[in-house]
Amino acid sequence: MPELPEVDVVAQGLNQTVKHLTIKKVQVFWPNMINTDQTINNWTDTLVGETIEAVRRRGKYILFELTHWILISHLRMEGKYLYFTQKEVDSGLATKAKHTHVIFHFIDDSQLHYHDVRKFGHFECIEKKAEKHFFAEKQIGPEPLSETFTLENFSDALKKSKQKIKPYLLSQKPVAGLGNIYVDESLFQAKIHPGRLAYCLTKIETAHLYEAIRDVLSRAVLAGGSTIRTYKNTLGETGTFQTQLQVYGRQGEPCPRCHTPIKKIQLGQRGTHFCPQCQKE
DNA sequence: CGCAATGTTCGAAA
DNA sequence: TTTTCGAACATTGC
Repeated sequence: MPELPEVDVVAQGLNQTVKHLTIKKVQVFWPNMINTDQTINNWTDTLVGETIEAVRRRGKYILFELTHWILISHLRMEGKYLYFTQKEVDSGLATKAKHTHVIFHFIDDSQLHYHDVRKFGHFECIEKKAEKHFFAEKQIGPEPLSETFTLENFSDALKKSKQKIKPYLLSQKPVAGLGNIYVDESLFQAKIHPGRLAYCLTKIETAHLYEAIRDVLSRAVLAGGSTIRTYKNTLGETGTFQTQLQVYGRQGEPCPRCHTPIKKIQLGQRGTHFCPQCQKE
């Protein structure tokens, strides 16, 4: 589920749900998903007594701003949060599900459950002053919907890469937050073949791609993200953008622009959807 | 039954 | 040395 628009919706939802709550206890059922620099005991001890001051997003990462630390959460492929009020907990609704791997208990006896079928998600606690360094080290690019993402720096980044444009965009280096769905959609909107080499894009193509990324992502955020598979009771999974997808998952269907059948290929080990007519190699 | 699945990281290869 | 590529992580569903 989660690329930038979906993570944004989840972070916003959490910000409205768990802000100002103080952590009483943390249970970890799958220690592998906690960063390995800390022991689990250290990690949970760090969190107990901390109050969530705000929740926000950077790229596809969720940042819980605590009293003294920042808790960073990445949902990877299928991570989800479920919040249970004290009443729901009391009525037995908050029992640990098969794929619940972390439970945050708050002092008002409400709970936040982290659920992840594939156990790919990841948690890490960092010092507040280390936030910038954390993202710089991972080479996470600028936020596509903020003024830090300019055509100039995007163009400079593309010039430096000999990778194909799609894998390069997925690397998060030129811009943060794009995943498989929104990369395919952005490249379609910009009429650029996903296998084109990044440094070979013309100035005008780069500008089209820049605009397409911003347009696709902002429209997806407005639509509440895409819900590709249907799960119930999941914070932030009410998105409707899947109905606006032009090429993703539409292989064989006519291109919305020229009616040529949409093609699906493997590119950089990912399913890749495009229109062979509109997006020439 | 085999393969693909919305992401990132690590080590190997170029 | 630096950048790019491919496997791995764990599980489910088509």
